[in-house]
Amino acid sequence: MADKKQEFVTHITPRDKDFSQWYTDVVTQADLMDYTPVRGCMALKPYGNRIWELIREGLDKRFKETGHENVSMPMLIPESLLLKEAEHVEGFAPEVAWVTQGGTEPLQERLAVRPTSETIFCTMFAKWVESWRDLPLKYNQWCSVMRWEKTTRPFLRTAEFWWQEGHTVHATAEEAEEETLTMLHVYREFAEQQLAMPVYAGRKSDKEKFAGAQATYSIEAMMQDGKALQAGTSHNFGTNFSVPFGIQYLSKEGKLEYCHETSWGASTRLIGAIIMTHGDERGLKLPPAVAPYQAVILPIAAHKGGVMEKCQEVYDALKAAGIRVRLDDRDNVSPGFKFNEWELKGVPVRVEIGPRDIENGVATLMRRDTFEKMTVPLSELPEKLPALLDDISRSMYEIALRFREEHTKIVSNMDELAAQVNGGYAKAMWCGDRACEDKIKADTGATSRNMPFDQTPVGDKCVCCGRKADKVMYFAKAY
RNA sequence: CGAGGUGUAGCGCAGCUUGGUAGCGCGUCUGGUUCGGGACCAGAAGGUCACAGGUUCAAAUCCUGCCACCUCGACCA
Repeated sequence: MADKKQEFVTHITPRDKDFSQWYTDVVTQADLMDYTPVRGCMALKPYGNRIWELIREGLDKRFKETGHENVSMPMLIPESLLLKEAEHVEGFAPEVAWVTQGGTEPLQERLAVRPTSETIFCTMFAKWVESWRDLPLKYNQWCSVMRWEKTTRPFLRTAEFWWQEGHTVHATAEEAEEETLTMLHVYREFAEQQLAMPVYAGRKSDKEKFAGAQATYSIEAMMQDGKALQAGTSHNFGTNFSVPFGIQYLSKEGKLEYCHETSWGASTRLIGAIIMTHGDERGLKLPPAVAPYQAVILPIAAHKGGVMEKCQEVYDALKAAGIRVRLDDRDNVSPGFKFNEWELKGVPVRVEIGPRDIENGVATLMRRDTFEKMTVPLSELPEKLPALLDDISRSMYEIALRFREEHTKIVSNMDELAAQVNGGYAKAMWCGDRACEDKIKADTGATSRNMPFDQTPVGDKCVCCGRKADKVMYFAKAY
């Protein structure tokens, strides 16, 4: 067979050969982040930071639509506050970083660098809530938190990470539960619609719930190696925090009542989820809603008369149509190089404009998700591109959904479960016993992910102990 | 955090066993010719050998520590 010129050259490790190495290669080569001198802490570079900004904008809009306001809290928490809720301390103590000195003087009480802000929010809520008229308080903050993790990986688990944490205070248990579920569904919709990422939404087991929560709900995504990634959590605290922190209100009837609280969070981990849900052999594949550039215009034979002018014209038109567009006018790299680079960076649509196109009054488009090429009249671009972006988003979701369905199986015994969690989710009946969860973890490496809201039984015996079981649970190895 | 592996120019690597002037390919910069899938020619620059100690007349090379990445465990968003 004659030598064929390779259609593309990649410098990233093949995805199917070594998924972890592929992930690291994509993260660094797509220029999302860089390592820093601080152990486990990353620097977000402009391209990665822009993705985070777009995630933030998308979520923040939904938070505001559901009646939340943003606040900003201190990053340091006095130790005495952290100690107030026993389960909470126990859960977070091993991974807290401490400030013990101010200037040259040792501090009387050491200060925790926030690993999460329940305790400081609760302290302030105790000051801010007096009457039923003050409720509900529905607050959120965008910030970074620090957890002294033993093993770190860019975006998936870093010592410092950026996130949002919502904290709300309600008069009744019902309102708190409603808020918890509302925010879980905000995350689910955002993941599905903006990130083209299907998720399993459900309730965590007692073992896996947040330290101090009464109930924790999560959305769980499936990565292309079949592992689970928790992409967002929503907690109902009941009165677990309001009692130790003394958050009470005087009811209409004049009775002093404890408040019911929630908290919910999503982090820069979502970027890791995007990479591992959609990425392919050529690198990143960004959902249009969070792509820093939704389309990139590549001039072909840019030195020839009229090409750059036409590209600029198209750029202006697309920009005016509200599309995030970039004109790559670098003259020191070839078009082929640019093709590969923007594919690596995951730009959803490539718009090629060369002398041949201009002659025909068209642009040559290529969509990143399917590599399908098409020719579109220049005048129709501003109108057609948004529809194309929608289609790309939908198609990416469908492919991810199909992958997830193909890698989710109902299992009824431990052998089946062990085999299934090697590259996917196992859906199984579970008796509810902690001992079975522990045994599944020990024997297969999988953890319980969550119990879907649809609890239609898929059997009647516990996958582990064989006793009568009435809980439907997803199990998977998790990041 | 436990076991194993890797770290040398922006990237990929050789050199290390047996200490003795820092190498190669790609990339970068300048100029010119190119431009529809990682262009070509000519010239040039670029490295306290991850970092910190130690041994030695002399350390990329030997010793200790530490950081980061990869694999497998433990732990966690």
